[in-house]
Amino acid sequence: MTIRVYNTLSRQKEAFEPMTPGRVHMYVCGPTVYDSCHIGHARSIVVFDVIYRYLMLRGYQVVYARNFTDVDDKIINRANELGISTAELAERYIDEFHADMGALNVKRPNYEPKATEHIDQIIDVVKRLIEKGYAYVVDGNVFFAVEKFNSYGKLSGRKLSEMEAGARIEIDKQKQNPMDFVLWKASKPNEPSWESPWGKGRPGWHIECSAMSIDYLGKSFDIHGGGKDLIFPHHENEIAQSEAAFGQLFVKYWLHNGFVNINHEKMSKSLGNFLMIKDILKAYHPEAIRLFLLSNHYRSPVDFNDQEIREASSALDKIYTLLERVGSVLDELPEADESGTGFGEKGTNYWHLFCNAMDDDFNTAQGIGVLFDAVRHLNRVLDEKSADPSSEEEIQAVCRDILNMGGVLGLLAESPAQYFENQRRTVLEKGSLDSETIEKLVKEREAARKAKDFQTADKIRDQLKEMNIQLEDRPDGTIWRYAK
RNA sequence: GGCGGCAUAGCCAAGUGGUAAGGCAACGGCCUGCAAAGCCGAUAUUCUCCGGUUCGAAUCCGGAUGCCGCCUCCA
Repeated sequence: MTIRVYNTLSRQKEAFEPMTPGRVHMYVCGPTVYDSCHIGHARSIVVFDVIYRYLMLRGYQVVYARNFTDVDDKIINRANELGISTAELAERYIDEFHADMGALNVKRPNYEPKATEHIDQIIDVVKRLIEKGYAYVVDGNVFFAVEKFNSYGKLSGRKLSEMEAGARIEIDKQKQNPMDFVLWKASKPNEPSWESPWGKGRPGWHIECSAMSIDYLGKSFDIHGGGKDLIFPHHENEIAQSEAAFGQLFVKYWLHNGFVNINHEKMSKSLGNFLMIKDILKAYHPEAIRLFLLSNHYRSPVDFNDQEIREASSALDKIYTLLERVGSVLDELPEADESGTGFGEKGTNYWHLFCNAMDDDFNTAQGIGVLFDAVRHLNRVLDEKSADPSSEEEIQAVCRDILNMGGVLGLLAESPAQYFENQRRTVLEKGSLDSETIEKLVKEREAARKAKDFQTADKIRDQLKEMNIQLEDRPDGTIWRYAK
C-alpha cells in the first residue's frame, strides 16, 4: 500500500514517494507570535500533527520543522502597544503556544526555529538572490523581481499578467513590478534591526521560511504544509526565492488545510469572532476538540459551533465508555503499539481499514468511521461475553486496534478512569453540587431501591438529572456521570 | 475582474464509475424494577436541478442555480 497525497502543486493526488526512501522531511508554517492561538491555528497544527504521527507509524523516519515568526509588523506594533520588547512579546506567546499545544496533545516537531535566530542564513539567501540577478536593492530594501522567475505562479495557478490586471494593491514606487515582494526590509528608528550588507533592517515575511526550512531540511525536501490562505502569496514566494537561489526543486509535496469557520462565518478581526484555543479548552475536553477537527477531511472547510463540539464530546464519551467496559473485563488495557511495526500483520481488519483510509490523503474522517465500527464490534463482543469467555483474545486485538487508531489521531491518551474523573470534576466546578452531596443522594437511592421503594429512588434520580447528573446502575454499583 | 472549491438523511460527514461508511438526534425492539449505558432494527430507491457519456454515475462531461474561499495581514 502506498500513501497518496493531494499536492497543491499538481492539483491532484499523487503517490507519496519521499526523495530519500524511508525518510521524510517536512516543514509546516507555524504562527506569528503576536497574539493567542485560535481554533484555526489548532486545525492546521493538529492536522499536520496527525500526518506526522501517521508517517512515523508507517515506518518513515521523519524530520519535522515548524517555525515561529517572531519579527514582523504585527509583532512590532503589538509590542509597542504593550510597551515591551518584541522579544518579550514573542516569548510570551511562544510559551502560550506550547501550553495550548501541550493541552491538545500535539507532538513537538524536531525543530521549532525562530526567524530572529536565523538572520545569517536569511542574509545568505538574499545575497545569493542579488548575485544571481533575482533581487535588487532600493534604499536599504531588497526586493525579489518576480518577472525574473519564469515559473512564478505555478503553485497558486496564477499568471503574472492576470494578477497585474486585477491588482488592487497600493503601488510601491520602489518596486519594479507591483508584485515584487520584499526580502529584506530597511528598519525605521526604534524597530528591531540587524546589520546587513544593505544596512540595518529585518527579514521580509517569506524569506525566513525559505532560509530555515533549507537550513534544517535541505535545499529540496518532501512536504511543506500550512493553511490554504498561505498558498498565495506566501508559499508562491517561498518557491520563487528558494528555487531562484538554489536552482533546484524546493518542495515535492505541498499540503494545505482548509479553514475553520465560526457559526458559519469566517473568523475575522472585523467580526471579532476569533475563538482562542485557551478559551475553548475551558469548556471542552481537548480530545473532543481534536476529534471535532479531524471529523472532516483536512482540505475541506469546517464549521465550529456549540452543537458540533458537543457532538464530538458525545462521540468521545462513547469511545471512553467502551474502554472503561474493556477495563472491567481485562486486567489491564492493551498497550498501543507505537513502534511503527504495528502496521504489519499484527493488526486486525479494523486497523488495516483505518490505514487504508489514512493512506488516501490522510482521510481521518473515514478513519474515524472505522474507529467507530471497531467500537461497536467490541461492545457487541462484550455484551455476549458472559456466554463466551473465550472471546478475550478478540477483545485484546480489537482494543489494541482502537488504541492504535487513537494514537494516530492523538486521542485516547487518558485512562478511562482519568477521563471520567476529569469530567465529573468539571461538572462539580461548574455546578452548585459537591461530590459528597451526590454520594449521599446516591446512597439514599440505593437504600430505597433495596427496600423496593422505587418511587423515592426515581425521585432522587430525577432530582440529580435536573442538575445534569446521570446515574447508571451497574452490576457492581451505581456510578454517576455528566448528562449531556 | 482573475483563480479555486463545495452542494449526500433532521444535523455533521465519508464515499471520484459497480449499486449510499460513521457520528449526533429521534423512533421500535432486547436488556433493566424503571432508567442509563450497550446491542439489534427500521430510517436517503437516492446524492441541488437539467442534459450527456456508459451495460452501469453521488462519482466522468456540459449547462443552470445556490453557497464559500483566495487574489490584502491571516492557519
